[in-house]
Amino acid sequence: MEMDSRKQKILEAVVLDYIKTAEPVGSRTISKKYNLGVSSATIRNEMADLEEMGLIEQPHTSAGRIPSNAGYRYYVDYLINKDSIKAEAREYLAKAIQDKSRQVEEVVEDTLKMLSSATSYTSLMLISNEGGKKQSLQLLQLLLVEPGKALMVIVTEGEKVENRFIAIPSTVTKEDLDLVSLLLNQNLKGIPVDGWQKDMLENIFAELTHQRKVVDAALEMLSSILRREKSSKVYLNGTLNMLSLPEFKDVNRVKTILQTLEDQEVVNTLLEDDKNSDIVVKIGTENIIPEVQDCSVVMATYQLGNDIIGKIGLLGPTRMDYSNAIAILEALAQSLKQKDDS
Amino acid sequence: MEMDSRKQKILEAVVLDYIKTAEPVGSRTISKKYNLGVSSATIRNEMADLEEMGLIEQPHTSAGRIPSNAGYRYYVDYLINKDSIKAEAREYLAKAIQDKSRQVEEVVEDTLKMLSSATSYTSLMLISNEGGKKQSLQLLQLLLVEPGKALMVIVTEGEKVENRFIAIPSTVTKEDLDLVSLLLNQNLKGIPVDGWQKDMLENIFAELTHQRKVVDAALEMLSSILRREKSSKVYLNGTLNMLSLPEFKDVNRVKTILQTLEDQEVVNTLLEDDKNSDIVVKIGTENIIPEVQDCSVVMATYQLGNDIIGKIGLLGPTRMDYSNAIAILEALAQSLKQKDDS
DNA sequence: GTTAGCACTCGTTTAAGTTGAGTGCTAAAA
DNA sequence: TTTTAGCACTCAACTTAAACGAGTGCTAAC
Repeated sequence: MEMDSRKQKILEAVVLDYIKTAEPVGSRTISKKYNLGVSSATIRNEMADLEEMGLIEQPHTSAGRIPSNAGYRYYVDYLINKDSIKAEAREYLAKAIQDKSRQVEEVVEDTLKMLSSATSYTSLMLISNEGGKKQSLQLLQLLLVEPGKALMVIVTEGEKVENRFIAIPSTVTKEDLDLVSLLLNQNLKGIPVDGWQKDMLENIFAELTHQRKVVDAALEMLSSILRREKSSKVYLNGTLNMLSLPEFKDVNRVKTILQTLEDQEVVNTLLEDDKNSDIVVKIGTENIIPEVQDCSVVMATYQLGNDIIGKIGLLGPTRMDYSNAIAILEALAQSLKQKDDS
Repeated sequence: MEMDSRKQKILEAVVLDYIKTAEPVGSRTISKKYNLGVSSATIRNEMADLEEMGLIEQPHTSAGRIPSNAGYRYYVDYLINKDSIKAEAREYLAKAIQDKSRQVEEVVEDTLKMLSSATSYTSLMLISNEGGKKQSLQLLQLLLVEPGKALMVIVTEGEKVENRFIAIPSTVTKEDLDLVSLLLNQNLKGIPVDGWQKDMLENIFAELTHQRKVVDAALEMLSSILRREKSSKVYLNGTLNMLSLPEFKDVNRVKTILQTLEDQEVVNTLLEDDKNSDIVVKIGTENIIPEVQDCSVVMATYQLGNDIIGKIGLLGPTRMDYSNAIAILEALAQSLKQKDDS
């Protein structure tokens, strides 16, 4: 069976109407709302064909049709009407992101908040730290907060900042800490944690025998932090939006999904992807995680600043507004890139 | 009408059974499960009395009784059986909290996670920064990350750490930054942000005319951070637990409550309290926030470390297990206090 | 004061009937 | 050959009615 232009129009009508109403779409509805110039009987015939092709399906005999996963896929691949988002929205996005001084976390939180409020879906963001140099040290400094207590500040190459308090002998002075900081920096800067050589560490200890305790504590934390940095971090926003959608009126279903999303590992897997294209759409069972196989995910790869690369995505029902979701994610990825250029 | 011991026992039975089953409790159920040595007819008579006293009520004529808010209140005030939590649980709590090196945020997150998983309610924590000195500066240090880019590290008296990147002229050296840090520290340490005098600032600017740009940027951020610190911060955990309870099977209700809890201000108000006692229980309409007036909140005042004081609480249905909630919060407050002593 | 007994209430469950949106098929019209 | 009107048929959703049963209040006997 071939796909002709009329079939395409009917499929599009089914998808669009179902996206809007969440109700199965009947032939009469289509003939009335979308004037294709043919009667409902004709549309019925075409719909029977579309069903045979696996693009739409009937929940039960006497109901209208809803798009199948394959139907959505066809729509996304061939029919989608890439409406660009309004200029003002784009500008708003861009502006909110530009503020240089803020830390990654804040930018992320704000971005996600915008995203989920603009789409009313759940927004996900993955900050991945896989590309080599991010796990290494850019700057380390020990600061004396009060006698016996120091603050260790660590900046990674990914420009993430971490802080730890450490207990130190109360005789240790600011100068001692500066010395330790200097030495740790000299020896470890730029070297990934798994590349630390035994002789480097021995070197440090040798030069700082009388600050051994401090160095010891610092090294241990440092390595645990850098090691942890290896795994990507996941951010979420707008999970409650789900509760407004009719497909999630069943509490248990929502609960399952939300619990699933609480697991960083899972979200990680969810946003992982083989393809290299800018925007990726995963529809229903195309998702690997079973719990969200009646959801769809639209995601974009983004670049923030010089080093940070990750995914940002939207999770919604399979009946999600793909056109809008894609447009807004495209604009967002662009804005994030511009932050890089600035 | 007087409250005698038999009425008390019956009230207790109603409360306990309703807490367990979430179903109205009938006279026959009580006579069978809680052997009071009287028949159901007698219990029926007593229940009629309890209803007249406003302690229990009937959802409808042919149903059993459920405790009224006043009934829970009576139970909590006079009948509660303060079972202490198991020693192992207490120990686990204590141990998880002891780790000195961690930052406040992590301790809080972990504590809340324990709390909500132990009770299956939603746990709330308020870190309040009202007591004077917390808004002031303990330590400030500017670190040179790379030419043209500095990291500002700020430790407040409340031992919270904040980081900001700031752009600086690329000619500024590490020594310049040290000098600026030193001066800012000297002049501003320990002084609340609203106590900053004009002449102090002028002083700083005068001494550092050629680093004016850096000082300017630093001061601005510093004051914005300290000002922000003023307001208390709220943490939440286990909100999804709510979805398992039969009283929250209605999605809209859950949504309303969860959205309400997303507002920090609101949670702040919720946990605010006049009384000074260790544990405070607010039942249903005793809460000020209308959206949670069919919930109860049990909360404790805690002290963490030397300076941080706040509230930690559990939010559940009015039918919540007060005995357990109170016990676990008491143990927790104690553990947090011990961390202080250690 | 306590209890057995019984009529009564009222939400819940079950069954049966009704409705209506939507289909597939057929036969006529274009 | 394609399109359309017409019609019988299907089936979830809604409506109504009946049966059920948990629980009560009251009365009269213990």
